[in-house]
This record gives sequence, C-alpha cells and structure tokens, in this order.
Amino acid sequence: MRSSNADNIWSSLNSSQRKVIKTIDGPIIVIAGAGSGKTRVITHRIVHMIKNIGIDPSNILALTFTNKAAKEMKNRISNMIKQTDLRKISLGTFHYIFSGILRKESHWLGYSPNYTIYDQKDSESVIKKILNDLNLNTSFSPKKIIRKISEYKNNLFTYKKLRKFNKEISIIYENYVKRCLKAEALDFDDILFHTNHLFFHFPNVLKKYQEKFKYILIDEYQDTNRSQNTIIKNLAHQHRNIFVVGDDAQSIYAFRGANISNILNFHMDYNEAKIFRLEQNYRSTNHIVQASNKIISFNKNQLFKKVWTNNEKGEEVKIYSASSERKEAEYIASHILYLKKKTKLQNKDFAILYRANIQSHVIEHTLKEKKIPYKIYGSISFYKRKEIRDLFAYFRIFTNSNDEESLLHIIKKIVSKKTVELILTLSKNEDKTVYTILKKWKNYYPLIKINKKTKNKLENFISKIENLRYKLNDQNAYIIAKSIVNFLLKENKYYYNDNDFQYILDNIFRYVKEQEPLNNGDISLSGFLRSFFLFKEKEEEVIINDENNEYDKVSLMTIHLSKGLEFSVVFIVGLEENLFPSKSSLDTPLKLEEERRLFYVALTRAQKKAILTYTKYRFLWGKKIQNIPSRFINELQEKKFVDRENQKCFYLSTTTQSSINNNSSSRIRRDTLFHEKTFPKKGRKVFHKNFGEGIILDLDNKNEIAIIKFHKSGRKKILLKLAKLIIYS
DNA sequence: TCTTTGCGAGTTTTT
DNA sequence: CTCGCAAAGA
Repeated sequence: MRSSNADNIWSSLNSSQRKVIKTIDGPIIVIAGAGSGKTRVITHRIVHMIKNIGIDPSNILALTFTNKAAKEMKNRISNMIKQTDLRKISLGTFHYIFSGILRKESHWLGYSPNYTIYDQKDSESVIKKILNDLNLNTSFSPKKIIRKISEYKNNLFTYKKLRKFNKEISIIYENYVKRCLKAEALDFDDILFHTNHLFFHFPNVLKKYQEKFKYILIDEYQDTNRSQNTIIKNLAHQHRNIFVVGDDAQSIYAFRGANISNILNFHMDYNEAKIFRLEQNYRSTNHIVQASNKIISFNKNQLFKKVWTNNEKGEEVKIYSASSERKEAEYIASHILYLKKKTKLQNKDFAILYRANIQSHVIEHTLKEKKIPYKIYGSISFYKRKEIRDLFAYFRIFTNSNDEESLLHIIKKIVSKKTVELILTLSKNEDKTVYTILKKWKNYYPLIKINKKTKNKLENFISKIENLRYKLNDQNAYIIAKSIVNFLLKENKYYYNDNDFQYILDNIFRYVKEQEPLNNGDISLSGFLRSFFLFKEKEEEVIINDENNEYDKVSLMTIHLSKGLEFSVVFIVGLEENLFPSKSSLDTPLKLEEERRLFYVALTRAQKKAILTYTKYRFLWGKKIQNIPSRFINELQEKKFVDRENQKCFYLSTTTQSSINNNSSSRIRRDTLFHEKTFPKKGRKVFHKNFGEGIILDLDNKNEIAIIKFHKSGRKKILLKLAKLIIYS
C-alpha cells in the first residue's frame, strides 16, 4: 500500500530516474551526468526501499565522500521517513562508517575501541621522530614521506611488499606503522586499510557485515580508491545488491588515489550488472550545458555520455579579462552588486570558485571593501590555535593514554626537552609506553638521571591526571571536557584564564552538535573526538562582516569543495595557464585531463549564469607574471554560447600556446615585463593584512623586498614574495 | 629552566 | 611573512 507521501516519491521523477529506483536487486551502475538529479535518485531509492518494499533500514549502507553530502542526504530523507528508521540506516562517509565499525571490532586488531585518530600534523610529527631516531638523511620532507605512505596504504601496499622496490621508504613506513600501533592511533588511510585487514583476516566478522549490509549504495563512485573499492567488493560479495552512482567526468581526486578504472571496470567485477544513464540536466541553462559538454569533449579518457537539457537557453557564458587580480576582484564585486540591483538575486545565490586557496585573499579584501557579506569554506582556523591543540591533547590522552603524540605534546610543556628525551629512551629500552612509565613512576625514575624537582613535577602531574580519569570514567563528553578545562585553569597560569576559553569550548560543542544528525547520538568523549577529527577539515569558516544577515552571504571556496553544490551565478576565477590548469599538471596528459574535469565540475555548478575571469598580469608568489589565458578558455571559442564581455583578449591558437609553454626562455622574458599598474613601485599605496594602509618608499633592485611606511605601525621591510599585500593602482 | 633570537623552509587540490 | 626548531642568553 502506498501512502500519499510515497506517491510524492514518484511525482518528482522522470521516467529514467523511476526505472533506476525501481530496480532493487543485483548490481547496478548509474552513470549520472552533472545536474541530472543524482542525489534525488539515491535518496528516493532509499525511501522507496524502506517504505514500499519493506526493507529493514538497518540493512542499508549508504556511503558518500563528503560530510556535506551525507548531511544533505540525511536531511532530504528525513522529510520522507520515520526518524527511528532514519537512525537505523548506516549513512555517512567511508571514513565515518568504517571508523565506527573499527571501534566495535577493535579487539580483533589489538586496538582499544577508543583509539586516537591522527591528522596529518600528527603523522608528520611521528615521521620526524622516526627520521631522528633512525638517523636517516633523506631528501624527502616528512610531508612528502607521509604522502607517499598514504599512497601505498590506499593501494593496499604493505611495507613488506614495498621492501623490494624502495627500501628507504619501506623502513620508515614500517616504523610508522609500528608506532601507530603502539600508540593505538589510526590515520585517515588506516581507517580504510585496517577495515580491509579486518575483513580479510577475520571472515566471521566479514560475514556478519555482509549479512547486515544487504543493500549497499555508493555516491560519487568515480572517487573511490583501491582501498575503498576493496572493502565494498568484500561487503557486497554475498548479496551482490550494490548500487553505485558516478560520473567519470567529475573524477577530481586522483591525487588521493581515486581510480576511474573502478567505474570503468564495474561490469568486470559484476558481469550481471545493469547499467543506467541519467543524461538529462535539470540544473543549468542550455548554454552552460553546451559549454561544459564542449569542454569535456577535449578529454580522451571518458565513457560515452551525452548530457542534454530542456532548460531555457539562458545567457551566454561570460568571459572577462582583467588587467590584474585586483581588477578581477573588483569586477566580480561590482558585477555582484549590479546583478543584485537588476534582478532578485541575493548574496547566497553567488559563488566564487578558485583553483587554489591562495587566490581568495584579494577577493576577500575587495568584497569587504564593497561591503558584500561573504563566507569562505576551508580548514578551521581555531584548531590551529595553541590553546586548542593543547586542550585536545588532554582530551585525547583521556580516552587513549597510549597516544604518544598527545602525551608528549603535554609533557614537553612541563619538563625540559632533555628530560623528555631521557624518558623516551627509557620507554624504548624497557619497551613500555611513556604513559606506563609515568604511571609506575616510582619504579622507573631511579633508572634515569633527573633532579628531584622534575621528578616531583611528573609525579604530581600523573597522579592528578589519573585521579581525574578515575573520577570521570564513563561521564559524557561535555562533563569530561568541562572538568579538563577547569583542571587546566587551576593548574596552569598560562594563556587561558578568561571567558574566552569557555567561548571556544562552547563553539566546539556547538560544532559537534551540528554534526549530531550524522553522529547518531554518541555522547562519549571518544565519540566526540572521532567526529571532531573526521569532520573538522570540512567545517566552514564564516567571516562575519554583516551582522544583520547571517545566512545571506556570497560563497567562496575551492572548486574541489564545490562539488555537489549549485548556485545561480558562478564566477570561476584565475583561468590562466600555470594556475588553472595548475603548473604541476602540465607535464602529463592524465593530470591535465583531471584539471579539465575540475573545470567541468566548476562550470556545471552554475544554474543560470557562469562568468569566467582571467588576468593578464598576476602578482603571485612574489612575482609579477604575465599570463596566458587558460587553454580552457580557448576550448570555449564558440560564439554560440560564449560572450566576451570586454575585449578581444589576445587569443592564442592551441599550437602557439603549447609552444610557448614548452619554451621556458620566452616565459622568463614575459615575467620581466613590468609595465602594469598594480605592481609594486615607489609611491604606490598598499594595504597589508596586519599593518593596514601604507606607502611604498623603496624597492630593492630585484623587486623582492619593499620598504613600506605604514600609517599606523611605521616603517617596515616587507618581503613581497610572501606578504599578503594588496597594491593599489 | 625559561625566554629570546635567529635561521630555514614553504605554495594545489582533501577524506 | 609565518611557523617550527635549535642554540644562545638570563
């Protein structure tokens, strides 16, 4: 029997979407073009499965790549089914879902359920210690090493297998794995890697989850890496009810190990698989759809698909050429104001998308100047603050006392470096964790040479921590966190002694509360930490410059972050060779195609209007560079759907362009052309992020260092290469 | 032991 | 410039 609600399920769908939803059993792959109602298909399918077919919601596993997508899906479903049913669905990101399973099954792997999650900073610091300990002098930075290890893990390559190919990295990798195990810590890749390990070595556990997850749905399948795909294959092996949705044209995470061949090879893994295509675009105007089709046609590697639309033609895709990045930003700002006046558009209907985060500075400044409220998506800044990192170190050792990174972070502030080193050596010799040594301090301190004061300090510290841990056992996250803060306020005279801290704490909790729909009511401290460390990267940072209008803001973000979103008007900025496509992508055709897909993603975010901008000169990384317009602009040279707002900008044919790219001497010559107005010059007015307004008094002969007189803070030497400086013309 | 100073390195995209 | 680290100074 169908309720009226269930009828609504069908009314908003077209016939091909309905067909996709009605096929429940067996492997299914849906190739869904941009704007074809992908999310709607997944959400309605889930609702249909539960309400019409009667499938138990706890048998459903739905995986997404971003927290944003998971949240969006939950919201949409929640309007159509019972709350109790919603809670039973396993819906979330790969990392979130499998970190939960690892918590439940951790005993198989020798971990505590309260294992710590290491972020990249933690991993880097572990690598640094390893390099120190092993006395290795590699040419690779810890960052590069951890990226390499990450790549291996995502391809399920163990250090043992690696030994033959790259001994040096393999040894570091091995040490890293052992240290993480000892600390009971998992990094992002471990969450997937260990899940694979679990399923591979413990068939009974695998069987349990195969039985539980009878129906598996995966969004953005083109972004799965090997590690993820293997988990899925194992889980789906028994019931084979696997439903994946993807668009090869929108694969933009190859640098993270995403492998398009997963989508191309789906029918090899499941030869009975049914293939559906969703090709009608509901999002964008005809001109935008045409332009994006044109762009993607330049890629050789792709599945056959023809995205089309019945929507109105709309305006042409606009291309604007500015003289400098400052002028580019001004154009964007004034164009927003103009469109707002002319139409009913609000701030929130606009998005400004860029390739690299660094491009946001000038735009932010200009928007502020023109009093346009905006918000910027990116990493959260408050976690970078020292107090917060300290506080979280305490949180983490409360849930997992073996977490070496966090413990050392704290101890370093209490005793000297030398003492820390002595303890570390002791821990190594005795093969005990640092926390164990401190806990049985009476047995251990006679073994090392330290003075009485230090000895007492540590003794004091550990007994207080142990007391508190005992007292707070099993309390909820909020109570524990509050007690820790109080404890710190009493103990340490340093930085936190005011309401400031309470405010920050409230912020953290509010943030996690916002994620609650994803977190299914887990209120333990380790649950809190898990969601915090898995979600924190994606939190949006809102810069308030208009208190009255909390929700109506222009969005600024990288194109990567914009995936899955849509806006009426989209600005894609900085369309210049070496920036977009990025410099490092130019050496291989494969990387270049990924950049093109990235551009495709950007363009297809737009519903009504897309505006592409590029500059002739850009002040980037300390140099004034004369830019060549991006090849993507060239690829759109079709009068039908493109409108060049201001000029006959100097187009180069593709052949000329590539010859310029290959010829580095001509590029150097271009770099040295400085007749543009917004570049540093004596007497020019500037604005500095910290020092405010000023005037350039002098420049060195390479134009690298400027002497600037600031109205407020006086004379300063400024390194142009790195200062976030805005130069007025 | 705590604070100050000085130096080198770093810019693609992120779960 | 900003961050982190190491060595010198108080």
